[in-house]
Amino acid sequence: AKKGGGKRGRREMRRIEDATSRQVTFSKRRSGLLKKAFELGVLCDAEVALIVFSPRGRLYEYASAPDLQKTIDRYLNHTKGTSANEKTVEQPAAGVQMCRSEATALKHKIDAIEAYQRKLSGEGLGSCSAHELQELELQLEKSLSCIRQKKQQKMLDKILELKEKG
Amino acid sequence: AKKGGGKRGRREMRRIEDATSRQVTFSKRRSGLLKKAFELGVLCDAEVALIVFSPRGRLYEYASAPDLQKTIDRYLNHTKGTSANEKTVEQPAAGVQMCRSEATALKHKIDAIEAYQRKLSGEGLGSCSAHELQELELQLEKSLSCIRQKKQQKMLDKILELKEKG
DNA sequence: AACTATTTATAAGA
DNA sequence: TTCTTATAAATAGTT
Repeated sequence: AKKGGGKRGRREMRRIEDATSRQVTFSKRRSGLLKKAFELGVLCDAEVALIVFSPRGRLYEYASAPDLQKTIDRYLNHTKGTSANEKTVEQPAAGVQMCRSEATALKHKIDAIEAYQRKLSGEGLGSCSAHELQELELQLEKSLSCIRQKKQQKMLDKILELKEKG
Repeated sequence: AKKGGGKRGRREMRRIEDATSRQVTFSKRRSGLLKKAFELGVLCDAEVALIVFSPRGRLYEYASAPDLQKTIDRYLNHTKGTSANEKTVEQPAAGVQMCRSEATALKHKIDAIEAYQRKLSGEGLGSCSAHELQELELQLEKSLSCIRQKKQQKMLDKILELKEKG
């Protein structure tokens, strides 16, 4: 995996000492890993779940299933049967877990909606394909048309109102 | 000099239909993903956990921590504390209640976001004041401007790319 | 499993 | 953080 060569693109496989460099590498590799996880799920129809905690304790997660909790549950069920040292399965917490799973799903839904809203607001377009940009443009033109029509109607209403008065 | 100008190294980002090919790709990419996860953990001193189920239900896992369960626990504790992050040993009933109110709050948030998004899409404008309509129009004009700029940039990029090739 | 042509990821630098 | 570029890695299709 490593040979001598250029100065770039090679890195000793041990903890990066420089904090700034470590942070930058973390950010880049984290997004790379997320992408790879996504691709494995799509291409191979696999269920993938990924949890990453940064050194400073920040959480990043990905799940090909609608809910990471679902994959965790599947994992726990799977290991429950095969593991020699069975963990105590927390039955009392089942209700909390189900509820938490719902909350997680809702959060993901919010993330998705907000991402689209940013695009409708002209931000975060970097990840858009040409086709997506085209779709957005059409949608926005339609929206503008509706709004202008509504404005015009409001104005007409006001004019009529004034005419009646005087 | 080039030998054989095949179309290697490129793949449509959707489920691979051929079962053999899908299996091979799964095996290759799974090990690639595992390696990346390992490297992120080592280089950046991060805590990484990865769960993969093959289409046939076989489990593959990786954890930088000594125990995947540890990372799952940390994940559960972390997501739990989004609205209240006290270290109280929670009682099941209280936990469910807290979780429910969180879910309710999230649903309300979703309602609000979706209402605004409908307006941005030119729907549900009946309740808008003249001033609100004006704000929406300005926002949409700004969005359109951003998107057209992005489109133009994409086209220029493509032209440059074609020039380099031909 | 091993072999390469290509595509991706990414380390530095700006 | 984002962009650019040189280089290392990953990997799709073959053998």
